[in-house]
Amino acid sequence: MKIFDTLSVAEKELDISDKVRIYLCGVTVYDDSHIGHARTIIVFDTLRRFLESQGIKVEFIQNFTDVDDKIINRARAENVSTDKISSKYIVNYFKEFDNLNVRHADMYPKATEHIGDMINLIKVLIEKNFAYVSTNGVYFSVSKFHEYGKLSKKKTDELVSGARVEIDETKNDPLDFTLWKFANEEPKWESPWGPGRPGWHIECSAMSLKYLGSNFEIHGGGRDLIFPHHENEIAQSESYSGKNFAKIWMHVGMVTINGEKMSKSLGNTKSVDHVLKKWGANIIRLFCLSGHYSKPIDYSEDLLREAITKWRQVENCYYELVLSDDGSAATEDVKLIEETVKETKKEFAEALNSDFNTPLASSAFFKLVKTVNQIASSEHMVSSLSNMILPVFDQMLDILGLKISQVSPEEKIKINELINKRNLLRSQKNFQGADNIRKEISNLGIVLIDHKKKTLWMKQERIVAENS
RNA sequence: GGUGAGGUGGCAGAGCGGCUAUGCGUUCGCCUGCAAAGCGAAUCUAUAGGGGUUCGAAUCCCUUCCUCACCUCCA
Repeated sequence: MKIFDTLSVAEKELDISDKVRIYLCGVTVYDDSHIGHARTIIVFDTLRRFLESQGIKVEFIQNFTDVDDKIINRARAENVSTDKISSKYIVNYFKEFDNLNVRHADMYPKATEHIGDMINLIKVLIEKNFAYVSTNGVYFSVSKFHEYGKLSKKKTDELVSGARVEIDETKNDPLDFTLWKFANEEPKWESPWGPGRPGWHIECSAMSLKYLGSNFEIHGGGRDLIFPHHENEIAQSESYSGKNFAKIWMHVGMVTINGEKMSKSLGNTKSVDHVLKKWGANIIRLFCLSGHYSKPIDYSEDLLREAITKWRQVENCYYELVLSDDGSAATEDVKLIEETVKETKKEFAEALNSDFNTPLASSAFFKLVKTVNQIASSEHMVSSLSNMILPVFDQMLDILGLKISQVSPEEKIKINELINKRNLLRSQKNFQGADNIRKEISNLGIVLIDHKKKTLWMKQERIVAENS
């Protein structure tokens, strides 16, 4: 599989000789997550699902930043402990992302549980003369790391002249960044240099080095983390280990709204909670995967509505497959299906293997859906065909992280009873009665499909936004 | 100002030297008792502008214009 690497500015072959180790920069738990966070996490969740579907072992780690000025500010504003804030938003995180059908990472390390690792790392950096102690804290000396800027393609002298760098008298160089910040108020930890708390960047270096080693396969995050966060991580980690850090740097594009980046500071966010209630996980996932991961994607209700239309086709397809009658198929249909299944599988995998092209992969998937619906519409769908399709269909659905609404066995019995009753009324030309039953069934979330020879049903996911 | 990514039909979105995906939308039709869902057909004669290179360019080169992101915390 090839993935575009931000560092080398080229597609790079993913090393799958052993397991694929992935470190994803997670969220800072000080507020609700929004769909921008969701996109990045969904992309990596889908990547992980795809790799595993290919029989590749994946070790996937995603951190929580649970010590940070934003958390502290929030805690002060609400007059509670920082711990209370971070644990609240971690609980929320899992609630929301479980609902988004995001599989759990192998580990969710927290910054506060790795203070010792960070201190050790900083110690080595000081010993190696890459860091120094000042009156405010411990700083990384950017000028000592000669490759600084290699990820973000920034020149250090240009960075200095860029006026936005904070002037701080206690630093040797304006570009130097904090490894350890002295503090006398909570949250604080003891360190060889004095009580305080870690800087943001050192967290991810410490945790990724600890769990994935000094040279792992993929380090990911949103594009906005390239500078300074990932640049600084590289400086710290490579100065510490003397080795190259991540083999591939994979960055996910921003979610925009009206063409503008969605962010807390601009106040134009759509929270995961909100979009989940309104659109549901399947629509959100389809939306997030509808564009190439590296490009920005614009949040719009029209596009989400389009995703609903597609999702309805998938549901239709699924129930046509699952409820097909026994029977043997015409040889031409068998041939067509054999061919389509083979092609779809190939196209799907090829698209994802080529820099994780999810829009291309999903178009392959929708071609399969279309073919199934074509055959179903000509009343040729039988179990011998659907049995050929279902395994592939299910697998692709699973890779995309989509889930079809199911019905219980009891509901199934009830649905079939009602259908039989309705068909009897129809044969008696009691259409009023038949329509009443149809209404009753639709209240169960079931839509009827009248074919020539039989009546099929499908469970439709309830999507709040659809009727508004 | 610097750096990076882009500008493809009404919209979304692939393709990245020759065969112009795919989906949504719109219109009409089929199916139906009527619907719904689905299917079919039609429609849109798309590659930001201008130069080149080439037998041939959306795809390569030059140039102009425009958009976004990063350069401060940010997924």
